[in-house]
Amino acid sequence: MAGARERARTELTAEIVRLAREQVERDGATNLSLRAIARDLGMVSSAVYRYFASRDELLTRLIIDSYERLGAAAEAADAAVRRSDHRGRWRAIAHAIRDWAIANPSEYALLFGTPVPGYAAPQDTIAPASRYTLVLLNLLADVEAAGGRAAGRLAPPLKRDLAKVRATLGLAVDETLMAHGMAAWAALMGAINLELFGHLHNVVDTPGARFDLVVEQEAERLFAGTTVARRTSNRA
Amino acid sequence: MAGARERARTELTAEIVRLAREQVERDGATNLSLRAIARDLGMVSSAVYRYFASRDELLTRLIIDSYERLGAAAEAADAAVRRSDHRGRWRAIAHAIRDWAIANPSEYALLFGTPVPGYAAPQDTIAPASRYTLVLLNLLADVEAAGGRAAGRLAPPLKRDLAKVRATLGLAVDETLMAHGMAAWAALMGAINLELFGHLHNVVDTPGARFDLVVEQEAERLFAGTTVARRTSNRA
DNA sequence: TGTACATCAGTGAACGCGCGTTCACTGATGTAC
DNA sequence: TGTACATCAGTGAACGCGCGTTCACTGATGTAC
Repeated sequence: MAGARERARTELTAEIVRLAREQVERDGATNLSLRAIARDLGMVSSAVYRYFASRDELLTRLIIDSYERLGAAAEAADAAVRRSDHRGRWRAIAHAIRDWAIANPSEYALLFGTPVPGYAAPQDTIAPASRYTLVLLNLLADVEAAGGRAAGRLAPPLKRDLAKVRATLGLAVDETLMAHGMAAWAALMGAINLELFGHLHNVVDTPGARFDLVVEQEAERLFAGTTVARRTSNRA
Repeated sequence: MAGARERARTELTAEIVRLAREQVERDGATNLSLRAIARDLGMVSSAVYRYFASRDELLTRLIIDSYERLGAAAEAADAAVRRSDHRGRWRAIAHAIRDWAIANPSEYALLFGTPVPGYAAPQDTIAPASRYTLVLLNLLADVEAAGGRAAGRLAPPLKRDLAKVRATLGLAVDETLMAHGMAAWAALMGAINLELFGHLHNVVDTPGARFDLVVEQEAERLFAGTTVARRTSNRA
C-alpha cells in the first residue's frame, strides 16, 4: 500500500520544491534559502536536510524542473500545429518559449541568466536542458525531410562540432541547416533576454511586435527553401 | 595645487572601484561586498562609506564604468575600419563586443545577465548604457545615407516606438532599418549569452566559428541592399 | 495478532561565518584672518 | 608667517540580521518473527 511514510515523503518533497520555486520567483536564485523554506514549511531548518542533502542539490532539482516545464511547453506548442506547417511550428515554439519566460521570469533567469556563482550544474541537468532544443531540432529534421536545405559553406571546425551533435542525437539534419538553426535559436534567446532583463525599457514599449519581427525574420532564413528548394542571400 | 586631500580622495575612489571590479570578476555581482573591499584596502569597513554612500551606489558606479568600457571598445573597433565599409564595421563592432565579453565575463554578466535582485538601476546608467548601441545606430545611419534600405512592413506600434527613439536621438535612420538593426543586435547578444553562460558546453567546442556565422548572417540581412539598392527575402 | 527492534522525520541547540550600516571618536590636513 | 578653527579620513565598537550545515535527541511509523 505504498506506505504512508513514503507518500508523506514525496508530498513534502514536492512542497519544498514548490516553495523553493516561489522563492526564486520572488527573490531570485541567488537568494534561495533553505532556512526560509523551512520557515514557510513551519519546520525547523535542519529538517529540510531529510529531503535535500544541500542547497545545491535543491537548486539542481529546481533547474531540472524548470527545464522540464519549459520543454513541455515547447512540445505542446509544437504538437498543436500541423506537421507540415514548418513556419507555423517555428512560430508556435518561439512564442511558447517567450510566453513561458514572461510568465516565469526568475525561472527563466535561473536557466538562461547569469550562472549562480559557486554553483556548477551536474550531469543530471543535461538531458532536461536539451528537451526544448530537441523540439527545434526535430523541426529542422522535418524541414530537411521535406526538401529544405540551407546554403553556404560552414567553417570546418564548426561543421565537425555539429556532425558530432548529429551523431550523438541520431538526427537527420544537415550541419549547415543545423548551424542556421542555432543562429535562429541564438536570436530567439537574445530577443527574450533583452526584453526580460530590462534592456528595452524606455526604448520599445511593444516588445511583442519586436519579438514577432525577430521570429519572422528567422523563419524567412530557415524556411525560405522548404517548399521550393531555393535559398536566397547568404553568399557570405 | 588641487589639494593633496583631494588627490588622495580620487585615487582611493578609483582604487575601490578597481577592487570592486576584481571582486565582481571573481565572485559575481551578487557577492560584491563592501567589507571585503575594505579588507583588501587594509581599512576598516566603515571607512568605505566616506567614498560611497552604500553598496548600491558602488554597484551603480561599476555598471556605469563597465558600460563605458564596453562602449569605448565598440567605438575603437568601429573607428579602425574605413567608413564606407559597412559590413566590415559591423564585423568589427560585433567582434569587439564579444571579445570584451569574453575578457570580462562577470562584467558582461553584470550588464546583460540576470539583474541583481533588489537593485534598481538609477537614471545615471541610461546614457552610458546607450553608448555601445549608438555605435551600431550610427552605422545604420551611414548605411541609410549610402542608399541602404530595409524592406518589409512594420507593425504600427513598433514603428511608433522606433520613431520615438529616432526623434530622441536625432538619428537619420528609417524605422524599418532600425527594426532590422535591433534584430541583429538581439542575435548578437543572444549568441554571446549562450556562449558565456555555458549553453554550448559539450555542444560547440568552437564558439568562434559559430559566432562568425551569426555575424555574417546578420550582415547579409542588414547590408545586402547597401551598395546595390536591393533586398532579397523578407516578404514575411 | 502481538511483541521487539529498526528505520526515519522532525527537534533544538549550536558552530562559525558573513553582511550592510550607524555612530561617537581622534587626529591629521586644509582655510581664514 | 602664525594661530584658531573647520573639515574630513579613518577607527573601533556595536546593532541586528541572515545564512548553511552538523549533531545528539525523541518519538512515531514500519517490519520481522
